[in-house]
Amino acid sequence: MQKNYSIRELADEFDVTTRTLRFYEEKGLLSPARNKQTRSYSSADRTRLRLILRGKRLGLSLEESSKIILMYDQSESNEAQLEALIAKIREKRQQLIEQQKDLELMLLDLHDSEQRCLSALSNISAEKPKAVTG
Amino acid sequence: MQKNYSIRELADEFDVTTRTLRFYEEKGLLSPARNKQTRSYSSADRTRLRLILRGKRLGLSLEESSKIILMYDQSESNEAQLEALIAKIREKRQQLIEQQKDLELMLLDLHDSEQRCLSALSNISAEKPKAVTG
DNA sequence: TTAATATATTACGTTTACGTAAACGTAACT
DNA sequence: AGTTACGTTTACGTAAACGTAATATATTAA
Repeated sequence: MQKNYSIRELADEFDVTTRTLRFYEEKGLLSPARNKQTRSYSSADRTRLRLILRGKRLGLSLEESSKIILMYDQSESNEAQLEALIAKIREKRQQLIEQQKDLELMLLDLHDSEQRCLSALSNISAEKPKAVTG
Repeated sequence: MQKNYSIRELADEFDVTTRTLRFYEEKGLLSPARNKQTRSYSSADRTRLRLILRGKRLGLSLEESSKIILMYDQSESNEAQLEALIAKIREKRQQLIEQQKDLELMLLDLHDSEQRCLSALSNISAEKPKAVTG
């Protein structure tokens, strides 16, 4: 038996607003079941939300995340569809690998900045020594 | 002697519109020199643009990129400022490292999807063999 | 039973990051 | 002088991703 989540439970868990969850539904990214009127999110919905938010953190638009999630799901396809899907997957992977490089470059830049700050700091403390050990 | 770039040269090189460059200037992200009225971009401006666009690819807002670029520049600061700056740098690095993890997770997911597609494909070709070697 | 709490729908507002169009200046051809 | 090409400013438009009421309904606590 799978647990179900209220809109608030899910919103609190992922630190988004209920408006956000309704918006994602409106855009077709989520489609929770309903109890009478109230939304009831399955753990599958929860997983999709996690993927959406991960995509967001990586700078993907909701539409892009939506497409990627469709890639995860779609297994019931014919040969041509599957091959197109594989091509899309590989293209997306290439983009992500490019992004990895960007990320590493930015980390390197930040490292340089930090080092410059640290050496600037040590220069300052060399000029105005406040405490000297020994 | 440093080379200078017209707005169009820079736009073409980085595949953005001139509107984008003017917009970045309006937001204080770039501040090219002027020849009479015309903008003239130095290689420092060019570098800044590269950083801005890299930030964009990583999902940073222009404001965030702006702050990070300020981190790169600022060496003329007092002790307190430098320490605050180092703290910011380390915080940003943590965020980037989290992002690296997200990226790797998404790559793993894509790999899984690809494998499922491939095995679905091989099932299809097992059902309908078109050509058999040997 | 009344009041508070949670959820729902509807709809207009807001921010970011530009797009697009108008109207004009300037320099170089022809 | 006319046109072409590139640049400028000003200003309204737009898509994405929600925020923020306002209003209605329904369940729950006192």
